[in-house]
Parts: sequence; C-alpha cells; structure tokens
Amino acid sequence: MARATTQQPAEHADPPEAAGEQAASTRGQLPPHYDFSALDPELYESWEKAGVFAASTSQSARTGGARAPFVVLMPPPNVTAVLHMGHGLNNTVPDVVVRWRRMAGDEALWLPGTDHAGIATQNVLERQLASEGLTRFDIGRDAFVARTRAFVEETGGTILQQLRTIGASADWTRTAYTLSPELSRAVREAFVRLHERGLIYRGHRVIHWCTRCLTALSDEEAEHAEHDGRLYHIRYPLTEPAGGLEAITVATTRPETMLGDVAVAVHPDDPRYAAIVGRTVTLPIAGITIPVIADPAVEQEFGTGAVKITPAHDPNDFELGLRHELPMPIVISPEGEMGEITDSAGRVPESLRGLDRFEARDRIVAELKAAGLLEKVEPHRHSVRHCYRCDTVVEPRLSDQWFVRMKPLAEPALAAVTRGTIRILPERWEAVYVNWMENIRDWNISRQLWWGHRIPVWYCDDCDPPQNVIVSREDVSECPHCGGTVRQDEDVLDTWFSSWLWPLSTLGWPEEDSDDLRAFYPTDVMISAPEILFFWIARMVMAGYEFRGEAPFHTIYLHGTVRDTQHRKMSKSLGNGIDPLDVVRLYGADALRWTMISGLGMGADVMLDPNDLERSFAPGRNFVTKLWNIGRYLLANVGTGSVEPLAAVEDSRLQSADHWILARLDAAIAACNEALGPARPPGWDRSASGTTWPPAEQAAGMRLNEYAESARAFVWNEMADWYLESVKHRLATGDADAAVVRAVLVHVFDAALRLLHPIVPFITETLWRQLPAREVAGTFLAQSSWPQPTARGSAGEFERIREAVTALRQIRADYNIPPGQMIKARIASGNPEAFRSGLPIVERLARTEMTLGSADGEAAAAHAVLTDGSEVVVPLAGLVDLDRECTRLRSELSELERHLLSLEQRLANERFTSKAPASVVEAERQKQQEWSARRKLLARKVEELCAG
RNA sequence: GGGCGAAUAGCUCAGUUGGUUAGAGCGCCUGCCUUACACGCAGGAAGUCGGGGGUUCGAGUCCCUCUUCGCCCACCA
Repeated sequence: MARATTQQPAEHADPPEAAGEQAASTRGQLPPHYDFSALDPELYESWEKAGVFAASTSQSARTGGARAPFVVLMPPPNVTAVLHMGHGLNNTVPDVVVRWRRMAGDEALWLPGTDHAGIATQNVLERQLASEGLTRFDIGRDAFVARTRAFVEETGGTILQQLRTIGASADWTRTAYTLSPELSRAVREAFVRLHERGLIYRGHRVIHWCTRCLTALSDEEAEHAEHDGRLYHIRYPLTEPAGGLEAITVATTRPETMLGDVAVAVHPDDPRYAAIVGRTVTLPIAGITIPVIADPAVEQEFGTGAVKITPAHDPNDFELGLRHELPMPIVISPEGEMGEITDSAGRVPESLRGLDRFEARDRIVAELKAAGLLEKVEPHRHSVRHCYRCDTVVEPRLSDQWFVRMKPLAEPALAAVTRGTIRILPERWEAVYVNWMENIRDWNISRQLWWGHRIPVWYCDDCDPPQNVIVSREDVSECPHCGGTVRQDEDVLDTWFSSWLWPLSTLGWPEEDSDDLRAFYPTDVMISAPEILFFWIARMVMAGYEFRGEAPFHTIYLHGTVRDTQHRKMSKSLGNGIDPLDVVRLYGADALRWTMISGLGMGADVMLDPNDLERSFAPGRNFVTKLWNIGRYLLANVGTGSVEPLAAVEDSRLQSADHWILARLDAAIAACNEALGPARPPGWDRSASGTTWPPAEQAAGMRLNEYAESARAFVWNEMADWYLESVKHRLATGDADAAVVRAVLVHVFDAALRLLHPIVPFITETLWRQLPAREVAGTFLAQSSWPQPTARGSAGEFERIREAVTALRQIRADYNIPPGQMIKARIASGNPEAFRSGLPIVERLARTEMTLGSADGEAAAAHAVLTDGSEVVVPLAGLVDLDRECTRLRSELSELERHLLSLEQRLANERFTSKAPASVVEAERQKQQEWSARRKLLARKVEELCAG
C-alpha cells in the first residue's frame, strides 16, 4: 500500500521498495522534519549577503523615496554581553515588527549596536585583574584603558553574532558602538551644548557613592532594596543640663556616621526640646561639642523627634546643613573606611580609623553601650540603596560632580506623552513616566571610572575662575587665556550619557544634514524592557527634543520579563537561566521565536521552565513541523510546475471548500492586521512635528501574541485540518478541478507563509522559495509583500459541511463505531453534491456515505441537529444499544431547554427589550428561533426513540 | 510611606468599548499509523472567572471593600 512509503524514517527517504511508485520520487525528497540546524545558518547568510536587511536612505519618503521609513533601534547590549533569554525576547519582538513592516512596503531599518557599558565593562576587567592579583591602580589608567579596549575588540560584539542565529534582521552595515569616534563626537557635542545653555554644572553635594566601584552613581543607579535594619537610640549629653534634660536622644540607622555629626536638629514647635534649642551637646566618642538647632524638616513623630545631622553623609542633612551654614566634615573614605578625610580632624579616634564602615558601626555601638549612652535598639525595616552593578550598599557622600539640570529637558518630554505624540504601551506605564518626569531631579553624569567618555573639561591651574575651566569640543592642550598647561578632568561620563543620544548619534548627529538623520529620524517604535524606562528611554525623549526638536519615536513598547516557573527573573546568579543557543540547537530559532511571541501578552512576563525545555519550546517546534509537512504535501501533490494564478480562476469553478478557505484567509489577514495595528500615527512618515496619535489608535496594535494566534489558527485549524483534508481527492484526480485546487492551495499557502514569516522566518522562507508561486526566482519572502485579502470567499456552505462532519465524528465516538465501519448518513436538507465533495479524506475512506432526504421514519438512529435546524441522521441498526442514545438525547434536550428558558425570560423582560441595543435584541430573537426549532426536533426524536 | 498592576481550566495565559452556552496552548482521558505530519489525527473531561457587597434588563468585564501576589517610586533619620 501507499502507506508503506510514508512509514520510512527520514534516513531512508528513498526506499527501494517504493521506487516503483510514482509518488515516492517527489515525496521522498523531503524528510518529515525540518532540519533547522543545517538550513537556518545558510539561509541567514544568504539574506545578509543579498542585503535584505539593509535600508536605503534613497527609498525613504523623507528623502525623496517612495516608501515610508520604519525605524527601530536596538537597545544596545553591553559590549561584553553574551546572549541570554532576555536578549532573546528583547530582540525577537522588534524583529517581528520590523519584518512585518519590511513586507508591508516600508523602508525598514533595524539599527543594531553595542554599549561600551562603562561601569559594567570596567568591572569585568577589574575581575580579570583581580585574578592576577592586581588592581587597576597597579597598572595605571592608560594601561587599563588599553587593555579594556583590546578586550572589547577581541571579544566584543559576540552577542551581535549570536543575534544572527535567532534570525535578527538588523542592518549590520550600520552597526554602532557608543564609544566609537563618531558617537564620541556626538557625546562631546551634547555636553558642550548643554554646558553652553547652562544646563550642565559642577555641583558640590551629597551623591550616591559605591565604595566598591569607587564611583558616584546617579539616582537611578542606586537601587532601593528593603532591608531589616536597626534603629539605634543614642544619648547625646547636653553640655549643660537645661529644661530638665540631661541629654537628648537621637535615633539613627547608621551610628557610624555620628562621627560626622555637626548638630542635633529638632522641630521648632516641639515643646519637648524648646528649652534646649541653641544649647550644645557633647558628641560621644568624638568628644566634641555641637549645637542643638531647630528646623521644620524634622518630623516630631519619628523616633525621638531629634535627629543627628551629618551633612557630608546624608542628602537631607546636607540640605539642612546648607540652610544653617554648618560645617561638613567627611569621616568615611571613598573605600568605605572610617577616617579623618576632609574637615574632620579630631573627630575619628585612632582606634576606629581604617575600619570598614560596618565594622565601625558595631564597634561604635559597643562603645556607646559600654558608656551607657545606648538607650535602646529597635528592629527597623527600611529601604537601603545599593549599587545596580555590584549590589554594594551605597554610601551617601559629599563630593564634586557634574550634573545636568533636568527640569528644562523634562518639560517637552513630558508634554510629548501627555499630548499623545508619544504613546507608551502598555498604557499603565504612562503614569509612571509622567510621575518621574514631574519629579525629575538633576542627573549626576560624572563617574570616577576609567572606562568611558572622558569629560571634555580642562582646568588651568594658573588662571582664576571662571577662566580656569575650559569646556571644549576639541581636545585642549594649552590654556586659551594664559597659554599655560591644562589638565583634563579625570572623570568619565555616565554610560547613559552616550546611550541617551542613541537615536541621534547612530544616524549621524551632530551632522545635521546627515542622510541617515534626514531619512530615518524620528524613528518609530522603541521596544525595550521596563527596567530601563528612566535610565534610557525617558532620557532619549529628552535628548530628542533638546538636540533635534523632535520626539525620537512615537511608540514606546515595554515588554515583560523572562521568568522561571516560580516567577523569578532568569539570571545567571540564580542559575535558573536558559541558554537561547541551546534552544536554537535543540528546537530551532523559529521555535524559540514562536515561544517568545505567542506567550507575550501586552506587557506580560514570559514564563519558561529551565528544567523542562520541552514544555516551553515544543509547541513552536511542533508548529514548525506542521508547516513543514504542509509544505511537503504541497510539493508532492502540487509539484513545482506552473500553477494558475488565483485571479485567473473564475468564481464558477470554485467549490464550497475553496470559497470557504478564501473567506477564512481574508478573515485571518484582517485579524493579523488588527492585532499588529497601525504602524505609525498619521503623517509621521513625513514629519513628526505636531503629530499626535488619534485617540482611537492610542492603544491599538502591537498585540503580537494575538497576531501569532490568529495566523496559527488559520494555518493549522482551518487550512490544514479542513481545507487540505477536503481537497485531497480533488487534487488526486488531476483534472480541471484539480487545477482549481492547485491554484487555491498555492495561493492560500503562499499567503499563510507571508503572514507567518515575521514570527518564524526560517521555515517560511525555506518553504516559500520552493513554492511555484514565488514572484521572481532568487527573491526572498523576507522582502516580498504582506498578503492582501482576495475578497472572493464565502464561508456559508462549507460551514454546514463542517458541522455535519463534526456531528458524524461525534456520533462515531459516542457509539464507539470502529474507524473501518461504514456509516450511512442522511442529511435532511442541502446540496448532497456539495456535501459529498466537501467530505474530508478521513470520512471519505469508505467510511461515510451521505444521502439527502427527510429524516422521518428512522427508528433506531443517532442524530444531530445543525444550527440551521436541519438534521444529520445515522441509522444505528445493530451497532449500539438505544438506551445510551436516549440518555444522550435527553441530557442534550434538558440542557438546551435550560438555556432556552433563560433566553426567553430575557426576551420577556420589557426592560431588556427597551434598553438593550436593537441589534442585541434582534440577535437574541434569532437565537430563540433557532433554539426552539432544535428543541422541537430533539423532543420529537426523544419521543420516537425512547417511548418504548 | 505613595502609586500601579494582577488574581479566569491542573499549568501558562487570551477574553478589545458590559450582550450568544467564557476560549487557546500544554497537560489529562478515549480511539486511531488515515494519501504531509504520532513533533500527528479525531473525540472528550475539566472553570461557583480570588472572597464579599453594589450599579444594571444583563457583570469575567463597571464601582466599593477585603485577601494574596507582583512591579514602580520615595530624603521619616
């Protein structure tokens, strides 16, 4: 039998025993599974070689071309990064969107690149040095930077190579790097311009300091984490008792900072302390005298209502210190050790100097206790800031840093979102963005690191302020005022100071006339994780307005996080990660992409099971295999010979199944388009100025999971399960009708591959290139067109066939009628030819015979009522016992009656009929009629069968 | 401390402005190697939509409240 050929395992694709069979020669060419590991890399290479991903400025409508530009910027991964699942998600999403737009006729640009990642990369190199027993100070700045640069050149960009394996269709010809000469130029330009506008200034204040990285951090880089600490109540004895008090008790979570105390503050209205304001206390351990002052910032209710003031080691105390013109001694070193660092002589006893701040804490507490000055210690849960790179507890520390004045920058960036030029999806993040912008604080941009953009500021030691500070676009070798020697600022800029220019700098800015800038700025969609909304995305918006006067993009799409089954974020340190390259190896890139996209509700996290890859990735692989097998069937049965274009097939030649699948295709295309949504707000492809999202589109689109599901359901549940199965016999005849099927099938499959290509590019491209329908030999699906509806289908007739067939299958299953057993079905009404012709292959295998006629007079029969009220009857003579059928019918009837009753009650309710929309009422009436008819038929059946 | 979100089948999640008998994938049960596909086909079981209250002709959907979980922000030491 023919079956024998299909049973052959893949390795024996050309079995000798099948040689005599005609079908075997074609069918044998393709194995039953798609060999992604062999085909995908080759395919990617040919895409890249053919320039499929490269965008051209001359095509952009903004620079004289005919296509709307569509631009997505890759959030640049750290240059030292290796691909993890987060990258997988973060890059699959834009790839799907970009591939969609590329097919939809846009000039699509996905611009890739890497970030030099100052602090992160420096940490990597410092760890390397540490393993050799060295620190960066041992080898010096120049050697360290050189070594880092060499390391980056050698190993950097690995991740960009890895992104190719998951199919990322980025324009690699434009690959950018935040520390490249071009981007460095943009960084300097931005710094100097902001400085000229008075938006960059040198500030002396308390900042977040990482004692391990030895650098200042921005507010965003100092992350809050809840921590179970203690609140220490410490008695500071009054120099002279007053107001009945011997001492004043302060509460603190960081006793070690008391050595830097310069005052004790109380609320001016606090009656408890009114008498001692203006007096002095003796600071224990240090043994110095400090004043008691009054300030309204003190909360009377918290702790004891008295607070110790350490201006150099607490931002609040610093502000208060400024108001009261207090001294600001620094008692903790950059490394986090106690010492008399600045203006603190006589404050730190010899025994504490050089001690780590946390050891010092314990020591000080012990000493206080011994001296009877520790009143009590309470458990106190509070949040402590940590370095976002090394998790070290951040030490607030007085220092000189460069700051960006953010308020003026935030104004247009805030307005862009509130007025709707930029939308944020999911919408709930909009409030978060707005809140941050409204409460924006100045940005500390200087870092005491070696790896990064050196701050373009030079100092002349011979000139007086303000001439001694030179801010310059070009390197400065001598003082422009006195001609003397200058020295450059030792610090580098925050990594994010180069990242926030990404939309501008990667397109050629500050060259205002750059072709790329004119053709591709503003970009379109910014796709990223919510974690960097403030670090990066919000600042890009500010930079866009500040330096170019336009929003950098119109949509911010924040996807979820990849988590494990316990909802923990996947991370190397937790050891719960999944290596995307393992997944690619075992399941294929398409399967990985499928899992990412199909599981991605709007803003929802993607849950994966690191211990059960099968569970997470089998669905994608299975779908790919399904597609592959549809393709196999097509190639074997349609062949590669020429096929009539669908447009050449007159409607009269189409049968019910053909009409149906064409209608379903149109519905699928519409559903996919709806889910993907508008690509841009009106007018954006020309200019962004004044553009806003229409309210109706504000939250539309970017439902990638819905798009995936619509396409999948069409291909699998409609095209494969029904259409393919019901046209097999027609295709086999080889006559004129077979030509119709070939035309429809090829058209529909071609459209399906187009619909699916953005999600599963490898399998679809591979199949498409073998289809007889491809436009021109040598072209790629990746750059072909997005499918258009045919407007030629109608679903009605075949829907009835599907209903009838499903009814037959239920009857078969209910009565355990064996697969080989022929059943004779009678359809109460309809076109018997259409039924016969539309039967799927399984029913047609000498299993079902359909006739048309009244259902009357079948005594022992199973039956089903279709939605149009007609019946399908299968005589059961000798096949089953009637009691079962009776029971089944009765339960069906009672269920129907229950529903009908509630429906009728609803319709009888006058308030319903008067208040509900007419269309709803009409639909309910229709339903009532249908159900009544069905009830009648069912009741009669029950009477006939179950009477005896 | 402030703000936001989530809770729907055993698991992961859909469910768009309130309107048919609440869906999908995985898992589970039954039967099937049937002309591409057992990584498959056919059929099936399974949900008082977190608890309570309210608005409405009608609530998974809107309002209030409680519980649990998660996220963001935050200068009460």
